[in-house]
Amino acid sequence: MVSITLPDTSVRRYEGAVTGTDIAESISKSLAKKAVAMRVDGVLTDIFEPVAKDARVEIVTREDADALDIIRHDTAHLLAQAVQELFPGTQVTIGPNVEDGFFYDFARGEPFSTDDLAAIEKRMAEIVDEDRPTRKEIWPRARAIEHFKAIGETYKAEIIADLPEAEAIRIYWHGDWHDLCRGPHLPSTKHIGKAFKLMKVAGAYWRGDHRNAVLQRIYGTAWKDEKDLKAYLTRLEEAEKRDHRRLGKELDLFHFQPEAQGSVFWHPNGFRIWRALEAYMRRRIDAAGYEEVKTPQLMDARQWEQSGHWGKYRENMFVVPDEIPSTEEDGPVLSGEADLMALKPMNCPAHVLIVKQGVKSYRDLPIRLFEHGCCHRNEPHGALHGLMRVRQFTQDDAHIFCREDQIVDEVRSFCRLADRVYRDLGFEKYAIKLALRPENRFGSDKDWDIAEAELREAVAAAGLANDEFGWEELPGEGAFYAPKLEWHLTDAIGRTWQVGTIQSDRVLPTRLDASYVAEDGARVRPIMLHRAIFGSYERFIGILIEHYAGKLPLWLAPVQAVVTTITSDADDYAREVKSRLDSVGLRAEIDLRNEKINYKVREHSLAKVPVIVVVGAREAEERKVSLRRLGSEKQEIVALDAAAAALALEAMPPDLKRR
RNA sequence: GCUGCGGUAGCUCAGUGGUAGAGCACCCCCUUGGUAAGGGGGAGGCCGAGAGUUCAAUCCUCUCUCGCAGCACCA
Repeated sequence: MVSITLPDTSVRRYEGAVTGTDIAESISKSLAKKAVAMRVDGVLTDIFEPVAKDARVEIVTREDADALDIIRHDTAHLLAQAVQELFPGTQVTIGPNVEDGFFYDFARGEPFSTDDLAAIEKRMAEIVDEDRPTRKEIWPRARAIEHFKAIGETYKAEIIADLPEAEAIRIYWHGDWHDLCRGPHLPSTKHIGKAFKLMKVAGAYWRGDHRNAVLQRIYGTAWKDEKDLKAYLTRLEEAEKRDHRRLGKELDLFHFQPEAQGSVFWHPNGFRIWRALEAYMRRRIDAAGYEEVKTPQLMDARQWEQSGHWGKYRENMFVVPDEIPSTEEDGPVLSGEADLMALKPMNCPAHVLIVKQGVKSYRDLPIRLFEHGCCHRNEPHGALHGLMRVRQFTQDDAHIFCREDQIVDEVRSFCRLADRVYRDLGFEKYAIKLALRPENRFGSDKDWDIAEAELREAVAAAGLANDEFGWEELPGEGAFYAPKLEWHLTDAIGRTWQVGTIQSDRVLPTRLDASYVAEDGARVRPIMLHRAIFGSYERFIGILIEHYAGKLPLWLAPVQAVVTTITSDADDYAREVKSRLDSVGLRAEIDLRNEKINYKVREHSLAKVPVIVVVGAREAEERKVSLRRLGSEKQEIVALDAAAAALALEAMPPDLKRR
């Protein structure tokens, strides 16, 4: 006898071992139909697996959150089946789930084309209709390796050989096709349904290592029903509409061109956003006790050698010979050996050099040096991506040089500052993570122990090391000289962006020989906290554009208001209104073109101008304005003086408004 | 950097082995219209660069370059 306890605590008894399907059927026909898997004593298992001893069993249906993962993984198997049937000789490798879908990597000489994808999708649907049953077998490791080698699946054989000894080798069959898999799987291919779609093909390295062979990766998405699939595809379209590269063009914010690939040409509109942010950040930094500095773009290569960057990042630095070129007909030619200089890829060493000027006392600490530091990194071509990854960027960078006993306080107040800034900019939700020591690093293990512990302690002290803030530790993700606290913002459509950071560093002060005089007269190394809130202006503006889908809040909008006329009779009054708005500090423009008001309203709405100020003969007569807000069809008739005052107040940056 | 796909007017995109087209934008004219496109006309292109195949290349082939997607990288 086997006793099965159901979630409602009722107990059912069976003659012997029962499968989840049996249990579901004994409860109700409709449940059996919807059942895709089960949880046995909390462990997710195949529904067709027999339960031989007393257990708690929960039937998992398509509606269950876990079911989606199973559906997706089954779809990955389905994809592999279809591919191997259509393209014999193609080897399977791995096919895990990813966010919103799955991929499967195949080893095949020829890449898949877009046409192939359509054919594969069609075959997948046919296999679903064939309703191939699933079954599971456990094989001895040696036999499994032997078998996969024999059928030419060398990658699979390699995967099995690398599995931990203790792990059972599970082979899943879907009809005649089989694959190594941890499972669980749906009872048959019919259960997968047809709410799936193949999205794209791409190359990917075997085991993620660029020295290995390139595999053909096919990405797909799968959902529990058509409705969810459609909603997902709509979401993708929405995300594309807010792509900052597209909006940058549409709103005339910036452009890129081959003559300076990876570097931004900021147009007047785009740079207005930058200036508003920069002014805001300066006020925040001033109030938080930082001193702003400016350091050289070029420094001698020896300086970068000493800091450790030369050895590690030379490839990604722009190196410049320190010699006057002799010009020939073909253009500038450099001759002979020259001392090398490099464009700074970061500001840290320069800030240490400032601190090293003169003798610093423990009384001087903490020293907080801030710089809007313009840095260059020669990023790989394939890494460049709009404003998000560029070769020239400006950081809101600062280094806090402090004593051991000041670290926790400094990190805590940084947490507060970052929180303030992110909220001011409209990000209500963010996560904080701690990136721990990487494999390749400088400094002693003891120092790393201390540095990691301090950051952990500071975040805990700030009350942020919890689930609300997505607290998590990421082994191996730290910088080569320090562990990092990372701030990950969640944007309006749920994507996350790593922006802010603070790092506790003992390596650079040592390598660059910084010190201060302690109370007892001894020379002591300061701790160096590297920190940024935006990360880079370029990337942060890109994130803002996408977060707001181009509809920036009034204080950041490049053009805050456009004054426009119904007929040319109101031109003089419109000019007066415009200069009135100018005088209260608004970024206003005027549009006196001989076009219908409908046309002008449409155009400025598309340009995402927050406020359209319409004036006609009536307004001119009464010294009023008609205000129309972006996204609203309502009009508000207000006296000019009142409108100017109200808009000026509304357009104040958040830090000034609250005072 | 790797794999794949692209580059045609300022923008979005059609198109063809016999040196090009649309819509929007731009310029001019008419229109003075109360809140998301009024009408007419005009100008605008070395079809990314170089080489090859061909009587002939924007179109086919190769190389380069830039862009896009993914991978790898990201101090």
